[in-house]
Amino acid sequence: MVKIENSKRTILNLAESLLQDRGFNGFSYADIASALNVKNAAIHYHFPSKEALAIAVIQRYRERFKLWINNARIKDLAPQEKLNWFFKIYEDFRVNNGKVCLVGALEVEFNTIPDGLKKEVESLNRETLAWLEVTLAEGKKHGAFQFNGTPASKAALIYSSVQGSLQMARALGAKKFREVVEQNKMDVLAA
Amino acid sequence: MVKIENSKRTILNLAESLLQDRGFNGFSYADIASALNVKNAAIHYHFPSKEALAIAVIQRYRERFKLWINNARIKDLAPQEKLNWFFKIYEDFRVNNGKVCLVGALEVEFNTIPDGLKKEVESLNRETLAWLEVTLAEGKKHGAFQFNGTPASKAALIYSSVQGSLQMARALGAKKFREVVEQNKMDVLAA
DNA sequence: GATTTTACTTACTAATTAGTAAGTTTGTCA
DNA sequence: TGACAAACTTACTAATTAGTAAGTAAAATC
Repeated sequence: MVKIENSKRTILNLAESLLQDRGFNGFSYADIASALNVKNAAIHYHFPSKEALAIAVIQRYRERFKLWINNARIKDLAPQEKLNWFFKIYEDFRVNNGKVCLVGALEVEFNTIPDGLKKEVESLNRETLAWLEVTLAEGKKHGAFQFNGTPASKAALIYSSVQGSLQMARALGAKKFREVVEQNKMDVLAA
Repeated sequence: MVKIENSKRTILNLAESLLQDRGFNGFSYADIASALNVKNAAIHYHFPSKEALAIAVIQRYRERFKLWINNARIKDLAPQEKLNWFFKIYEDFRVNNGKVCLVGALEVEFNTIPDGLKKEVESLNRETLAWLEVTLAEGKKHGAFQFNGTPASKAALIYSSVQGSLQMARALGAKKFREVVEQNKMDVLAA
């Protein structure tokens, strides 16, 4: 028994990283197994199917996001700082070897992924959007933000541009991502 | 000799559609062959490798875009109408069975695609961005558009949000895409 | 100290993948 | 009429894929 310490978590970490790096169709059990120096079947022992593995990754991410936004360290922040924290999540993805948002990656492959996974992606997308919407509404109410349109559609614009620019940064460099973040701030911050 | 009329073009059409639908790793030669009722090898006869096929798809798309923007029907349009035409391209993708932008799709899979294809994606991305930038600058100069920041960063925001929202529409429906387009217009059109 | 459980390995399968080589049929052109 | 090229098919290969079944060694539990 060779045993990786905390195999399940290690596998989830690797799978999350691979999903953000190469997409669902871009990695295999062999990638994970070889990285952990175990055999393919060892991964199947912990996660019977690729669908189950990817679902577990998204569920863990959803839990994490939920914990973050309900934690006082973020909950009690001013709207502008909340937004900064949000952008920082993706800035960290970018710095971390050009990773992309899980939601965007899986939506590109949406027509090829299992149904259970689709539902998880949809949930994560809705939850992220909901938080952004509330944050924008709050900031507008308090005079920190200024924008036309509903908080919902502004949230959709911001989130989709972050997803898109993370992808764009793959071909055009990290600068493009940061440009989009700065433009978003400019477009929403009250003068 | 069964022969498809204009095989090369028919294959390119199908490959483009499959790329937008399922991504580079999400389709195979068998998908194209079976749709055209020919054997796999027939596709290899026209395009020796998957890389060559995908490159040809992007190159054709680039040519098409170049023709459009240099055509008087679009070149002579007012900036607002140019922007509407631009959004319309992607609205048509969306209507056409939830297709996604080629650039976004291939950038999600960027770390898994051949180098020659990466270069094509980068070129298409740059060319699209360049046209948008010029259009935004022109509109701002003529007073049709109003926005903070450079035309370049505003172009990056708009393009990445279109890409992102096209993907988002997969999980959340076409409404999300249209919401983002409308928000973009609101954020750029002079009151 | 014996038994059971956990975390694997070994050894597979069946399907799918991109790609190739050698033929075959049809149309074109000298 | 004969040569040749275009557009295929047949028949492969070698690699990779997700997934399974049966066995094994170590650790935990009784």
